Amino acid sequence: MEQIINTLKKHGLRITDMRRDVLQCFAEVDYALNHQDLELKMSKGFDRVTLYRTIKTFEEKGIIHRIASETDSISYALCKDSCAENDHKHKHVDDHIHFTCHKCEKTLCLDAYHIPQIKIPDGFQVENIQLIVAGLCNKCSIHD
Amino acid sequence: MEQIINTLKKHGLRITDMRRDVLQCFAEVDYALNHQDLELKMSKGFDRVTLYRTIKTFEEKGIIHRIASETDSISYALCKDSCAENDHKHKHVDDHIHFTCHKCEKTLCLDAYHIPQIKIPDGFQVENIQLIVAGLCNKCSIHD
DNA sequence: GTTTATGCAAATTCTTTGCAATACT
DNA sequence: AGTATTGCAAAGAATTTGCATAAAC
Repeated sequence: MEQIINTLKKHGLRITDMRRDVLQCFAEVDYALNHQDLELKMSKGFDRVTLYRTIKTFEEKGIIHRIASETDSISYALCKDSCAENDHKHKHVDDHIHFTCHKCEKTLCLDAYHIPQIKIPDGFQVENIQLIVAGLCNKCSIHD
Repeated sequence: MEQIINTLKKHGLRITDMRRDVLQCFAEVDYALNHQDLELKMSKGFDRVTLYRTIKTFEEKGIIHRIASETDSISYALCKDSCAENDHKHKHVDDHIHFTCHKCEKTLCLDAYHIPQIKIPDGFQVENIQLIVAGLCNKCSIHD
């Protein structure tokens, strides 16, 4: 909670219920959440539009980052400190691998597993790399 | 054209205008197309609903594969033969890198560039890997 | 002649915008 | 007090479903 307020302050955002709740949602889980996941986790009575705006703000400030996945459109996860340095024109740098489970449908950040060096054709400029592995996560692969 | 008809036949699909047109669109470009791209490329007068169904069918049959990207939702590209072997329960296997350009916003299949070997934590089962590099493509990086 | 695919209407769901009321600092 | 954020209404897109018609085999 202390943590959450600090995060907001650090990025120059006012402390509001919605923002606290959303950050709380992310703090409670170890996987990425999409818009719908957040709606379901939120205490009911919240406003959908505000949620859209909150997500957008967090993304712009570098508090959360997008994770693309083939299955469920776009989901989000908290950024590590290393990536949230720059308030204006935040450019997210992900160096870890994401894993999407086909069974529980959760997307995890494998923070300890880094994206290897890769080759790209001449003339291409790399700004950002995403590596998404899909399959069965450690929990789901047991019952298989 | 011959090619297109063969593709449809090979997957047990009837030859229709819509299907021919959609495959034609993919054949004409060397980058991935999303739903909206296809709408714009299609000869006008087509039906949006049928396009949804066509994309879905092609995906199920393994004629096209999804490419996730943070920016534009989901796009599609033609599968190589190697990946379209299995009609029922098609499981797409991509071994090449995808590149999304931030300027022209196109997503390319870098067929000649393969995803390197990666490490995953114990207990996770890998079924599929996507590596998406974003930045400036060879054409757009020139004017920069 | 059968079966599959299409086109249309309509229902749902998702996302964005504008603006007045409210809450934060 | 001054500014940022919210909540609501409403508009605009995107996506899905059902069903009768038309096209493919």
